[in-house]
Amino acid sequence: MSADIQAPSSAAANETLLVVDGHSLAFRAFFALPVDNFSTSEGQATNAVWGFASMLAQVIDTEKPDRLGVAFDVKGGTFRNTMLPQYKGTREAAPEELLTQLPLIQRMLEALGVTYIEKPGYEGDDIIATLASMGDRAGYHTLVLSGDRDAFQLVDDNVTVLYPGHHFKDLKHMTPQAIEEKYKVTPAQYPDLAALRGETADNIPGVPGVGDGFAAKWINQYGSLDGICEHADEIGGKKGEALRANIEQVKLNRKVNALVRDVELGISLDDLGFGAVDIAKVDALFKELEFGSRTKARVLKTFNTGSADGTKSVSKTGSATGQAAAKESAQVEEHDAALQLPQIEHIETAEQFEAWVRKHRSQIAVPREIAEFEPGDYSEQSKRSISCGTAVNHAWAVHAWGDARPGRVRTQAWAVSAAQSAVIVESPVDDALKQTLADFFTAEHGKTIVYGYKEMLHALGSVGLDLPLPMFDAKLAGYLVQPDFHADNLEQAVEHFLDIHGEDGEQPAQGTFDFDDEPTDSNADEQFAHDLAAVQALARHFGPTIDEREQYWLMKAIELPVSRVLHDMERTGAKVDISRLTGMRDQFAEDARFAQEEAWKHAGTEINLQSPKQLQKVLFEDMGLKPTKRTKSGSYTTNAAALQNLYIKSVDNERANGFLGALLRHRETNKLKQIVQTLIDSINMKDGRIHTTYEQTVAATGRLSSVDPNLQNIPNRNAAGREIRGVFVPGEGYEALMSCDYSQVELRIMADLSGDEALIEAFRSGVDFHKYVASMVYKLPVDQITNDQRTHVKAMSYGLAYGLSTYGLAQQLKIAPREAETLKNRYFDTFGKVHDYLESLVSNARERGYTETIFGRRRYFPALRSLNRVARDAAERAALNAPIQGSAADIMKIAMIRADQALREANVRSRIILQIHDELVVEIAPGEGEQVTELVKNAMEHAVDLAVPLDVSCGMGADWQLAAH
DNA sequence: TTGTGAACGTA
DNA sequence: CGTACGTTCACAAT
Repeated sequence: MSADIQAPSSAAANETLLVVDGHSLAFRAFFALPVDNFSTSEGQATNAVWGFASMLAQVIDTEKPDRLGVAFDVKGGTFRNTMLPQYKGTREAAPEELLTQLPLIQRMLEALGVTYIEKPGYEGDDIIATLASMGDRAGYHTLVLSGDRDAFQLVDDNVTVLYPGHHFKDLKHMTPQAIEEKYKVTPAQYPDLAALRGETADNIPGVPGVGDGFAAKWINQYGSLDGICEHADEIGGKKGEALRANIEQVKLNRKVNALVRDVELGISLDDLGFGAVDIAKVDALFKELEFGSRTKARVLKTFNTGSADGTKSVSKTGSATGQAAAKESAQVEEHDAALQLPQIEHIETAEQFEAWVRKHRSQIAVPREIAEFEPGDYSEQSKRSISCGTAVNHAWAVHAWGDARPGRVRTQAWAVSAAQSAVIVESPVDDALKQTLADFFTAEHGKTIVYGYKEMLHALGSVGLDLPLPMFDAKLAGYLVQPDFHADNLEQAVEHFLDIHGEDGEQPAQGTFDFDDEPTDSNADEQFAHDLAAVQALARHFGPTIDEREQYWLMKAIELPVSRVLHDMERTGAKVDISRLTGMRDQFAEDARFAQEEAWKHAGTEINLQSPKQLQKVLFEDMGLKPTKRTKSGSYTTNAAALQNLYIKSVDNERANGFLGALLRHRETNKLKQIVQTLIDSINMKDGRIHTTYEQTVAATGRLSSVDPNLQNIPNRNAAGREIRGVFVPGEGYEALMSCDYSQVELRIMADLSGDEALIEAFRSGVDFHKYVASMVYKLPVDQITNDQRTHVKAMSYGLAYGLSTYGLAQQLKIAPREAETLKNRYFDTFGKVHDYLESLVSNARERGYTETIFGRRRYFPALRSLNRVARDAAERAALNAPIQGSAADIMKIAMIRADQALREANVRSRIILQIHDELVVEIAPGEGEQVTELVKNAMEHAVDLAVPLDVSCGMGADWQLAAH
């Protein structure tokens, strides 16, 4: 094989050598691409790696070089530092996020078979200069890809520098003509010019006040820097003076910016061929970097074939291996770019289904560690020990198509799939098949993967089937792995996590099939196959990550069981008193209309009170009121707080005062009217109940959210709004509603996690918590604490977990910032460990890249290392809050599972119907009140064992408002 | 018709 | 210049 190789060093006419300045390209990529969009789920920045790969691939595709080498700087100084100690001082201070990417770039190059060169004591530039000289001598046309202008001195008829422009992707071809045009000097003179001007990027000062223009003028006048130095005395003016003052610096600059062209590299150009691509290494690295298959395919295409089909030398170099590699990459590309679709069969009978199962069941595995798991085991050991292992690769996939909205559920079809074959069952089915399926789900649920267990339960439930806890839910897994990302449907999840994109812009709807359409069109089978393959591929994708992070317990013991509880709550819904609701709607509407009339009367025009823009005009232009705050887009805010301030200040201005009062009343009543109307619109007329949908994979902290309608934001803070809670009533066959809520969970979590003895004592004392804390902060007996002191301390306590600033605290309490500062200091003096704990949360997050709840739920914060202060500060507050809010969410989820289980085991009819973050609402069947209160309270109080007791207060009443306590 | 910002409800 | 959500409306862009 080697006998065929032509030594190109002797006869390289028309061949191209590409030399890359590795550091410079990495820098360019890093600053050109937003680091936030290019980070792995573990917080490793990848923007420079991605940019490097895509840039290099682009250049290779365009220029089709025959030889390629990449030069890097080596850590530690060079001869230049000895001469000029501050040399590249700014570069040395490169962001951590970039420095960590350099080894990754080198690994990538290695995997792609690209030679990279480092030489201690020299810079990449010197290596480049040397390679360019070697190329020149061997008759190559040399391209130097570099964002460092020092490289311009290398340019001649055979050497072109590719210099990135403003946009990372546009490269300027710096030929001798281009340099002369831009700088008015020859490439050989360029270092003289640079020495005079200086180079901020390298921390090199030039002559103050002298830029490219003056430097070029002098060079052209005196021929060179030496000439300028000789005639320095003749140059007049301020700039001449500056030159003389800095002449030693300039001479030094010139020594430093001269590139060394004869570094002993120990390699020849023959070593710079395109080597063999190591597919396994590329796979491993790109997986680690979470690059999608599209990126991989793009890069592999270039490195396997790009040069091979465009050039002579490489196609000659081992044609056998080259083609094999190209072929393999094509396979990789094809394999990854599309899912492995199972064969689809439609079945109608129990016998067909049983036959299919018999044929495929040998492919299904269940690993030992899953078999050992006891649901409901919350011990530390259980948390760590269970894993899904490789079972995700050998599981049944179950999926359904239809509308999973509670109260409107309809199922069109569902399917069971093994790796390569799936059976589709269309609704309706006969009893025998239904029974067979029910038996199958009962027996096989632990070997089943799904995408969205809750939705699956709705789908199967609508045809009378159940699926007990599956082994794995790919939707929940995606949420655990990357809680900040939310895919609206399966298709988007596939695109995001697997980087597989739909073909021909075909975007079939997921989850919410339109049932009015034909039940099955010609594409349906393909769609079924695609979705099933997607579920399996996603599960395979997430399994190892979930295990590595020891999060399988979270899925199996918390998220999946909670999905079941939520499904039941959604299906049950909450009964509302419709006539009371419409009565309230009419009343609020009338109040709003009245307020509107009055506002119009004062304003003199019938403006739209709901238009902030029109309000701004009336308030701040027509009435000439003084605006207080601005919105983030710069206009003057008209929010309630601002209007309230204006209202107070405008007592002398009757017109403005009247208008503001009416406007505030309109705001409030109209808002309430709207809330009530939304509730009315969402009543299911079949049962007179409202069926919200709980989103289990939306809130990044681990909380639930509620949509369609949102029942987690029903007013509770003032009396008028709270009335709305009164419309939620027990349904037929039930006699009361009970509400149980946690008192100060988040503070209790902080007490436990910080281990602060004072705060723990405050909770154990049993007296009014905020009063007790105030007495500790102000060092006064409890009975001497004023209402103000209690309020201030309470606000401080709650603000803690949000990263509240003294400014914000002052604003909220309407006290002076200095006073807030004092309060904060006294508070932290009293609860020192809380302070330390909160700081440790942020610093740990910065180090590890993520925060963790007490049950191991993670949230990643790449922005903690952001260079943008606003973004970084925001990330710090979120990182402070996430483990606290998240742990509270975990605790409530466990409480829900326990409460639900307790109610079942007690065989009562009472049932949980609502969850509002720290509150559960239970519909109470006749005679069960006392028992159920005890069961639910107990479940909530003992969800987890903390250093402080969990306090739960419960109340019961004829409606939700009356159940308050 | 679709997307965005302001506002405001909850924990 | 306090975290986490969802919904509504106006308004601009399409």
